[in-house]
Amino acid sequence: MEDVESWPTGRLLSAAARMVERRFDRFLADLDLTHAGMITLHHLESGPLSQRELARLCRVTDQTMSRTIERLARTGHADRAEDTQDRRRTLVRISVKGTEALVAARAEEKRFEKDLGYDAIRPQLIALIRKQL
Amino acid sequence: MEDVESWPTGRLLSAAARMVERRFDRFLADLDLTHAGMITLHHLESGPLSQRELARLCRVTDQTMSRTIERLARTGHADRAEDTQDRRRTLVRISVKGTEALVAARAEEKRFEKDLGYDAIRPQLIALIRKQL
DNA sequence: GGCGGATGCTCAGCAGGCTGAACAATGGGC
DNA sequence: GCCCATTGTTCAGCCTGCTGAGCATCCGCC
Repeated sequence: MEDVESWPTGRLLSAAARMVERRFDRFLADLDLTHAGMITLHHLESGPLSQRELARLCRVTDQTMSRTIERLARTGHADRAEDTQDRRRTLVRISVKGTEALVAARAEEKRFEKDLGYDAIRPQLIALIRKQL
Repeated sequence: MEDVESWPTGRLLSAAARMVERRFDRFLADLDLTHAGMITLHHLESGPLSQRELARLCRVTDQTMSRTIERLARTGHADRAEDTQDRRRTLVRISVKGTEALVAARAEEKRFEKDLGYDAIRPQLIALIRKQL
């Protein structure tokens, strides 16, 4: 009925990503969290980081990260502190609420991956990302 | 250096999709076209369609499609016509400029896929999309 | 003929990508 | 010590997702 077969690979990728993300967001909404926020919290787990460092790790621009953090701060999942060494810099820290949400989200993510069983794609996706277009 | 290996599959998918899309957008910008626009034009090739039908085929909401078409009309890649049968409906048609852009974009897409050679992912992506979460 | 639900589209508002530009703080070189 | 390039963040603006609401048209049924 729909010629998914004939879609170019780029479109298949976006469609699949959007589908999975949309599905997962339904759960995250209960935690007052978004996909982008969850990824950011993940990187904050092992200690405070500057926004730039976070952006690099999450693979988004500084500007996008700025807004994501603004949202995390608003919802109380993280907070910002001035870096006393370098006053240009902001240190972002995960909060208790943030840690709890992250744990819950990760558990759900595990269940989700198990249910879907799409592990077979992983190696190819990793290889693709490593190509660093 | 970056533990891509440990990312959950959902994140791998989004990251890969964004990477490919960003790369392809660099080319599309020269055609005054976007990824969403190109997909829409693709479905218009075989004849005019209503916005709702287009949205279904492109797998986006009616609202998103409304804006995409607005943009395509603004750039002259498509135009809207009233459906005389049903005045609620708008018939969207691809223009000559649209057809030309589509042909060019598709050619580039082919080259791109060849260069990257990520065909191996296709079957799994198709299977995933078919699951219709 | 007229009412009410279904259908097709748009508006408003939020989130998250991106680019380009502005702005403050830092720090190296003269 | 001062100037200027670099660095870290933010603002503005655009595009594309989404949801929730609103509005016009259509159509079936009484």
